[in-house]
This record gives sequence, structure tokens and C-alpha cells, in this order.
Amino acid sequence: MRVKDTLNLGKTKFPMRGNLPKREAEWEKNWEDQKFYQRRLKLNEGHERFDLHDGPPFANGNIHMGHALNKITKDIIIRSKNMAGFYAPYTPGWDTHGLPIEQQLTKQGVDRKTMDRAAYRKLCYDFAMSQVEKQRTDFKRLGVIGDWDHPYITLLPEFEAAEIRVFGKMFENGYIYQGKKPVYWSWSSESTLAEAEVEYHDIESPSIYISFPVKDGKGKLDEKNTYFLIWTTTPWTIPSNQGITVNPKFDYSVVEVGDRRYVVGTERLEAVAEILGWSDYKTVQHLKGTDLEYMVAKHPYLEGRESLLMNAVYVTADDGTGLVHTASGFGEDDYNTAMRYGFDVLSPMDNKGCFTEEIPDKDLVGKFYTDTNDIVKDKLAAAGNLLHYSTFVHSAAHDWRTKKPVVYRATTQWFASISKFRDQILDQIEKTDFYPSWGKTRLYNMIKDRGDWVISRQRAWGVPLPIFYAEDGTAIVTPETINHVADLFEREGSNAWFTHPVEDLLPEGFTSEHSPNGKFTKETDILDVWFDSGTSWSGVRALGYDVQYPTSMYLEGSDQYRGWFNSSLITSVAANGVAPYKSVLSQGFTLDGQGRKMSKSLGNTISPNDVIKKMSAEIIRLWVASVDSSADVGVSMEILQQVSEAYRKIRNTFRYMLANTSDFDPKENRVAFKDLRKIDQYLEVKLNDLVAECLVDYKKYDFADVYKQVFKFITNDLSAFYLDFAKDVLYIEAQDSHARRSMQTVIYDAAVKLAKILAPILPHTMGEVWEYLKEAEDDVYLSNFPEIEDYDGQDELKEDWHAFMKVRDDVLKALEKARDQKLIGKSFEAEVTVYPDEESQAALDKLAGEDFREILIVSQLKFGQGPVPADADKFDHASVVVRHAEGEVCPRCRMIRTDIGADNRLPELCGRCASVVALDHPEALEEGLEK
RNA sequence: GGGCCUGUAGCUCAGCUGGUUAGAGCGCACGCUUGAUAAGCGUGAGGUCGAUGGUUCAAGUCCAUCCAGGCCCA
Repeated sequence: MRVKDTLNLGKTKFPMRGNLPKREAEWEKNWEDQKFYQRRLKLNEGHERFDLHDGPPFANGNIHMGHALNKITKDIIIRSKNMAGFYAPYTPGWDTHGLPIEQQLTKQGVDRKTMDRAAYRKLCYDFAMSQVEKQRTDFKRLGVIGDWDHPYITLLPEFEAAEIRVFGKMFENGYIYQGKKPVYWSWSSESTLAEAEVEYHDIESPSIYISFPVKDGKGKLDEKNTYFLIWTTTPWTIPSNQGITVNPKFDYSVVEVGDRRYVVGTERLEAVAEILGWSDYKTVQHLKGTDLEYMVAKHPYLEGRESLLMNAVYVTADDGTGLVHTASGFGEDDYNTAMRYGFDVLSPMDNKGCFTEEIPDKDLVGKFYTDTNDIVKDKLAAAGNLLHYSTFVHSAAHDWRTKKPVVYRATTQWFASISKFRDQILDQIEKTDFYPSWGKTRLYNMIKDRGDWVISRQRAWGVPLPIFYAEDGTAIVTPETINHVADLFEREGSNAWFTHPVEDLLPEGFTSEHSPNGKFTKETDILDVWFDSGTSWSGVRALGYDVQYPTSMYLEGSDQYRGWFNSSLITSVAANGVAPYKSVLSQGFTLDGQGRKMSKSLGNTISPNDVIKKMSAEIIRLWVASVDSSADVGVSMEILQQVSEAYRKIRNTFRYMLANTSDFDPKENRVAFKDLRKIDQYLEVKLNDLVAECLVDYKKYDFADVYKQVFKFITNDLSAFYLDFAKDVLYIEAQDSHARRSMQTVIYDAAVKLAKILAPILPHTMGEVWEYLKEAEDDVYLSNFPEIEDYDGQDELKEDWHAFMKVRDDVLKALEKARDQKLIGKSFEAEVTVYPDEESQAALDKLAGEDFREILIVSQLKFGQGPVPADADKFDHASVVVRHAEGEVCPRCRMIRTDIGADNRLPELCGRCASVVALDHPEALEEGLEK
């Protein structure tokens, strides 16, 4: 018999390397086949609920690291809540309407203009669904568990119907109104354009400086021969002028040039003087922008028309005069400013770019806008208010398809009022929990400052605005029409709006005093896509899915304060007076290793699918857990490499624990806590502390701390300490000895508890570990988080062992020194004498009976009495003398012993080994032992 | 320009209400082991705490300004 065969070496098939890219997919299939998600919910039926309502990702394109961060974080929450006993379902969602999908079709050569609208929308539908399919596969591959067969999708009929009903409710509450707002308008294609459909080209424009005579200087400015000076590149907007905007923070100068005085931004004075050729001018007065507010000017050529001086911070000193001509119908800033000062929108232009009857200068009616530039110029000159004219080339917005210039033009839009219930929204924000806490401030400020919400879009792919118009143009929305449309959508989907004539869309026999002939038309605009996802709190329930309202949590990237957190809050408060969520958790963005944005041009992008192929989903998941995602997080191959090193350490430590408890049956061999050796008790207590800490971390969604604490425990307490000296017991002592079973109890507990604690983060690996444990549940996910124990005397135990650990540090230093001096190699070659200081001695005394030699992994250990010898090395807590141990090496335990051959039946072994072999392997007594 | 946030060793993170020579793990260097071995153990070297100015007996921690980066607006 060989000596080695008498050892209890660990045995396990748990592989050192995971082969994860291949095996993860198999495990995921197994989860699905065995319905772990459903079975887990079943176990928690009737328990307290935790509902995480999924923010729907947009169904377009491959998933990126941001998706991975988001979905994995959600999965960690769902898994941890379920394992903590909550009934926590997860219904994934998708956002499917919107411009990007239309653009994808354009790229594929589809031309919306030449198609029937319903047919075009069917193409959009099919494209969106194909993206959902792809993304679903990728999300599942990240190990995310949930009701993947029943997602909520914003294009599903029930969802669309629910959205219509929320709109109806908001309309009923008086929050929806019709107004005007400037948008990019392409007269060449006669349609509005989205930002993404605009491109910039150089164009030659007029550049004119004109003066507005002061009519009312509010006592601060003399009206006589005094003028406000402005600059513009669009003379055609001058007839529609409503005001002049100045920056309240700027200084303005009144300068005298000849017999006239001009008000000019002080910072622009020099430049303006040069352009206008003022050779001799002097400043006669200084004013602040705030002084100018509410002064009144005369229109530069239209008799009887006035222009109001207004304040706005967007006015810059980069060009112009520091005073900005403002026409509410032809610019976004202009519009916003004019609205604040109570103006109505003036937008006298038709779809083709020609002026309507509304324009204050009747000579221009019917003329194409750029054709009026010269007319306006001449009129200004005639009135004596044209100071300078030239042309210049600059970059301007163009229609990406027709390549013709576009204009800003106010068009009729539908709005959701915010001002009418802003206070109510703010109140709901106050009542919501935010992780991190600054989220509350951020969302609060946003709602506080935001204007009304434009909910209409002049697009094809979206949910139609369920509005009818009577013969006299009156908009019609009633509970009956809403119900009728919603019911219809529920049956046929929102394409019904386009496939049916208006009579079918209205309730049977519907009449209105505004339509004496019974004729109606339907709105052709669609709802803003933020209205889709913003009503998901309703849509997901309309689909019959199991989500509470208001729900426990919304969790998305921090861009969603402006997006989904915002729109959902508005629709929910508008319809029902409450926030749709009780808590909001936001995450930062994924950046590269240097903290820069990921972009294809920088070549610093990392795709989850690539990482899965090369490393595994577990590595991505561990990365998610290892970073503080409340702020922006960096990802690079270097960072992932580091994470995979950590993964290997975790995996190997589990492998060791499984190997060395393979002959341990927790039912048969477990040692009760009070009967454990003290050192084993100490580890059991530390394990319990760790579990307690991690459970708190999960509650706080601080997964980075779970990772950190667990990893520290595994490296420091287990691998480098406990499991290292454990070999002397596990391998050497008799299989069923108390010391061995005592250690195995702790190691087995550690394996089980750590597997549970790590399961939400590493579900694949911990599922694999679970197969080697002897627990009742089919999967770690079906088990519950560990109970927290309260062990007798745990605090004192920790204190005493902490003191010992300090002495141990000193011994390790002494051993290292001896190694440098070639006195010893491995620590088993050493004989160590320790002279603890007084404090340490007191702690060690309380641990009397513990085998410190075993823990220090040396062959011989003595505690010195009396004076410390001169050759001892002094350290912080003890002085230590290291010598090469005297005796012979026992071939079995590899210690240097002085009792080799003590048992003459096994003359080559030390006394301890001989008795163990005699007990566990009596056949060796007959056969003898060989190396 | 505005709202919110981030900036501590090469990397990922701790440092509570300001108080002794700023910590951990990884990585790195050197060494040990070869019965966790495409593993394991030990020791060690790494930081002007983004910068500057200020408050204070005392600041990584408070204040101001600036720099770099991020999200969202304008």
C-alpha cells in the first residue's frame, strides 16, 4: 500500500476551469426546462411582493454593455429578492414604436411616401418584432431569468388600447390641449422633420443690421432719436417680429453716432462699430439687460406695430449686437421666450413656405419666404432703419432627403399640460425613494423647470392620437369615443385607425353639434413614443401580467430622469394622481477604461456578445457586481481580465471546498456549533457575520459590497488561512475524527452559504456548485438566503482570535526572514518559539487547548517563558525565534517529527500517522507501506 | 450657459458626523511549495487623496474657484 493512499485527499469532478461559454447556455436551457423561474415564484406565493417594472429597451440593434449592466442588475435584484422570500416576478418589456425603426426601413430602401400607411406600418411592426426576438435571445444569454415567453411590447393591441385609455383620462382631466410650436419644417417635402432627419450644408444668407426706434424707455432711456440695434440673417422674419430679447446679465451701451443713439451690447460694441463703419462714436449711457426688460420699440417699418424688450439667458455675445430679433413662429428660443411674456404664436406661413393672410405686412401674402428678403430690405431702407446689408456663407439645416433648406415654423401640435398639476407631481417625487438619493433632486428640478409636453408627432410608426375633428374643426374626444377606439385597438391593433373609415372609428350613431352633416375626420398625427413607454404601468397590466401598481421599483440609466422616469410619472399622476413607482434606482453609463464614451471611431467599444464568447456571461455579471454603478462605470479588457482572475479564485476555492467535503454527509457527520473546535467556531462566526453583512447589502442594492466582502472572505479567511492549514487535518487525520468532521462542518457550511449569497450574481456557477452539495433544493435559486445565527460568546471568540492573528502575522514575517537566510524552505521545516507580548499572551491563554502549531503550519511550536533571547526577532506583538526543526520527515504528514517509528508495526511513520493508518487502513499493517 | 453626478495606489473599491505614519483585494516584484498544481502560500514595493486657494489647533473628509469626464437640457 502506498503512503499516499492512506491520505484523505479531496476528490471532486467540479472542474477547475468552467468552460463557461459552452456550458452556460446549457444551464440556461435547463433553468427553462425545469421552470425554475415559475417554481421559485410558486414557493413565494402569498409572501410580501416586490415588483420591478422593466423599463422597455428600444427594439433596435444589438445589445451593448449598457443593456448588460441594466438587465444584469435587474436580474440580481429579482433573484436576491426571491431568495430573500419576496414574491418578485419579472416581466420584460420592449419599446417598439418610433423614428429609428422608420429610419431602418428607409435604409433598406422602403419609401413611406409611396406606400399605403397601414402597409408601411406592418413593415415597421415586422421589423420591430424581429429585433425583439434578437434582443430576447441576447438578454437570456446573460443569465437573466424572467417571464420571457410573455413580455410586454408597446405594439401589442392590449398595450395600445391601454395607452389610448390613459390619454382619454388625461383629456378628461383637462390636461390635453392644442397649441402651436415651432418645429423643423421642410417646405420641399411638406412635412415636419425630426432632428435626426436634418443635415447641415453651407448656404448664402443676407446679413442685415437694422434699428428699432425706442417707443417707451420706461424712464431709463430717452426715446428721442434712440434705437435698439439688432442683427439677423432672415429678413423675411422681420414682418413677424414680436420682440427683442436681451441677456439680463449683459451690459448694454447707449452710443451716440451722429444725431442718432443706438443701444448695443457693450461686449459687441467694438465689432459692431467696425461693421457699421462708425468712425466717431461715444458712449453716453450704460444699462443692464434687466433695465431693458419691458421697454417698447416701434417696428422698423410697419406703422403701428410694436416690439417688446424681453430677457433670456440664451442670448450670447458671440455675434450680432447682443439684442436678438424675436419672432415666436420661427425659432424655438423665440417661441419659448415669447410664451413666457404672454404672446400668442405668430406663424404666418403655409406648408409650401409661402406667407398667409396672417402676416402683418400684407404685401407679402402668398409670396415664398426667401423671395421676400429683398422686399423687406427695401422697406427697411426706405424707413431709414437698414444700417448694413451684406451676404455671408454659413451652415444651415437642410432636409436630408430633398437637400433643400428647412425652416423653423410653428405648427399645430397637441400638448400635455404640466403646469396644471406640476405641484402634484412634485409632491409625488417627495414621496418616492431614490437610489442614489440625489436622484430626487435631479427629477424634482427637471419637473419644476420643464414646459408642457408636446405629445403629437407627424410620423407614421406609432399609436395614433385618438382625436376626431368635426366639420367646423372642433376636436372631439369623449369617454365614448375613447372607449370605442380602445376596444377596437384591443381587437385589431392600432392599425385599425388607418384601415377603417372614420365612421367605424366612432361609436355607432355618434353625432355632434359641430357636425350638422354628420361628417368627421380623424387626426393623422401619432403619439410621442415617450407616451408609449410612459404608460407602460398601465399597458403591462392590460396585458394581464403580474405587476403591482404603483410598482416597487423602476431601474434605468440616469438619462431616464428626462425620459421614462419623467414621462411615466407625468401620465400616472395625470391619470391617477399617484407616481407609478415607490422607488427609483438609476445607474451611470458604461465608459471605456479611461472614462471616455464608447464609440466606434475611438475603437474602444466592447460588446457583451463578444465577451460572452471569449470569457462568459458570468464574467460580465461579476463585473456588474464589482463596480459602483450608481455612477458611470468603466469597462475595458483589462478590467474584465481582472474580474476573470477574481472569478478563477472564487471558482477554485469552491472546488477545494467541494473536494474536501465530498465524504461529508451533513446529516450524519455534522458537528454542533458548541462541539466545534474553537478555531472552527471562529470561522463559523465570521461566515455568519459575512452573511449578515451581505443580506444588508442586498437590501440596499449595494452589490459591489457583496462582491467585495465575499471576495475578501474567500481570499483572506478561507484560501490564505483556514483552508491552507486545514490540509493538515483533512488529509492527515482519521476520516471520521472529530477534528476533521469539525472542520468539514465549517467548510460545508461555507460552501452552502457562499453559494447562496453569490447565486444572484453568479447563477450559473453557483448552480453548478449546488450539484455537488447535498442540499434538498433542485437549484440554488430555489433555496433561501441563509438564516442569520446568534452564536453564544461570538464577540469574545472574535476578539481572542484577532489577537492570535496578529501574533500569526509576526510569525509569518519571522518565517519569511528565515527563508531568506536559507534556514528553511517550507514552513514545515521550522521550529518556532514565540514570545508574545503581555496583551497577546492574555488572549492566547483564553484559547488554551487550541493547536496553534497546526494553524501556523509548522512542525514544532513552543511558547517561550522568561526573558526574550537576544537572537529573537522583535515584531509588533511578539518576538520570534525560528530554527530548523530537529528530527526526521514523516513521509505521510510531511512534518519533521521526533517520534518516527514510535509504532513498530508502521516503523516509517510518526506516532500520529501510525495510529491513523492503523485505524483507517488496517490492511496496511499486513501489507506494509511504500512510497 | 444651466440642472445632477464623478475624480483616493497600474485596476476595482473602503475611508462614518474633519483628529495618530491614507486602507483592502487584484495586478506587479521577489521568494516558498509541488498532496487545491494551467493551482496554493508568504514577504515587499506602489498614493503631492484631480488642481489651486481658504476655514480650522487639525482636511482625502468643510467652503470657493478651476481642470478633466459623464447624463440631461439650452
